[in-house]
Amino acid sequence: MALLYRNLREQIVEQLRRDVLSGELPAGEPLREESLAKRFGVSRGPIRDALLQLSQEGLLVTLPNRGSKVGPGPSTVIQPLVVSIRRQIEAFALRQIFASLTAEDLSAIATILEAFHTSAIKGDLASTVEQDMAFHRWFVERVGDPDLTAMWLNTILRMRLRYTRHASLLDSYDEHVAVLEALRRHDLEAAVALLEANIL
Amino acid sequence: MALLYRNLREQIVEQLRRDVLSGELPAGEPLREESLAKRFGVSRGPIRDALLQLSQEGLLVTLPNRGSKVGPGPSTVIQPLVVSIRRQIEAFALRQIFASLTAEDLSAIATILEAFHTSAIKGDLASTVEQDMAFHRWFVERVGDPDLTAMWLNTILRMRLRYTRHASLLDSYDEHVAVLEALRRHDLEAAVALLEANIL
DNA sequence: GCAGGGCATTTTGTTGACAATTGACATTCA
DNA sequence: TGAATGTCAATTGTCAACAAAATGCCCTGC
Repeated sequence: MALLYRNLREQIVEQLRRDVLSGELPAGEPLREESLAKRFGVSRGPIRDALLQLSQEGLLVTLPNRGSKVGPGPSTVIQPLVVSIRRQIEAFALRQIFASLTAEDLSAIATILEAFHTSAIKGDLASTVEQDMAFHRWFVERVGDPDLTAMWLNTILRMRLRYTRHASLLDSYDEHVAVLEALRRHDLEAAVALLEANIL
Repeated sequence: MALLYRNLREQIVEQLRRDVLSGELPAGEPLREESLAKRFGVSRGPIRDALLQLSQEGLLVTLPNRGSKVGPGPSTVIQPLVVSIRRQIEAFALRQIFASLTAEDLSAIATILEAFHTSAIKGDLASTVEQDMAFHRWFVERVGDPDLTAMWLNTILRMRLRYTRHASLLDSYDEHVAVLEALRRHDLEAAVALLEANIL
């Protein structure tokens, strides 16, 4: 490998994050530096960096001298807290940016939702999860505060996205479209309520 | 150097965290790998790991190929959000553990507060900050959920502790003692209220 | 005097080798 | 037999050298 854009650590982090969030790497799966190094075609240095970062993000658990493995996800006792915090962050972000939302912003959201729709129709879970995250991330990043983005990421990665609650991926899609429609109506409170209802 | 206990990265992280939180390293101060390596008597490897971790924690900002520097602290716009989240986490932790609090637990808290008192009397700001964190951290860690602890740390490090609001370090000490006293009275709601009032 | 381009220095990014630690298995001795 | 200990293989932790990128300086040309 060793490809496209920024430094190796970031590329590896993004790839492994996808693998964990999509479930391709199941909980408990051990991640060894040497084999990852071979898989990505790089040395162990960047791999170590990536594993450290993912551990801090809560996706992996690392024991000193004993390596990393995919974490089990959040315990049920803190789950309600995590949901509440995530709602708070995204609602805050939406209220923060609402007044300055432009037509270009709305079509940027629509573009994400189109990709969402395509993935959902194909039944591609991994891609759908990614678009779901992209949708929510858009609002947070639109605020433009790196600390806010970091806290959001730290929260959402710990809770993992759960898709069992939807009979179909398209149900999830509809929930997101409803948020966009509320924004088009300039109805902040409805948009906040719909956004919060989508987080669970 | 090359000190006492666990692996080098952790030791370096803890030392640098103290330096940043105590203000010894002011915002904007650049941190170069080579000079830190010389200061700690290790190679650049563990230093890089520590800088990466501290950047993720929000204490440093790192630009690709351009190094790390001490971050500016949270922007004023997200400050209320961060405070709210921290209150929520600590109140959650306190409610979670309240029923199972033992006499040993209470004396453990008292021990922390003694050290707090000593530092406050001496006017040692760095040490007082550390005891303040240790007090709050105790409740969170007592829950025993690593994810909760991680989220708390991620929150508190982004907000930094502000001591300008107290005329004296001892005022802060008194606020903490009040929490302990409420716990001794088995008054959960009062303890939660006092704890939340201390977070600002 | 100053704008532009290239060189040198400084700093980070990456690598491969070596050291330390762990856990499992084998061996010994009561 | 079984507990204690020694050894070994696998894995992570650390290091020092090299490569690449960015910044600042100097030099040139106008």
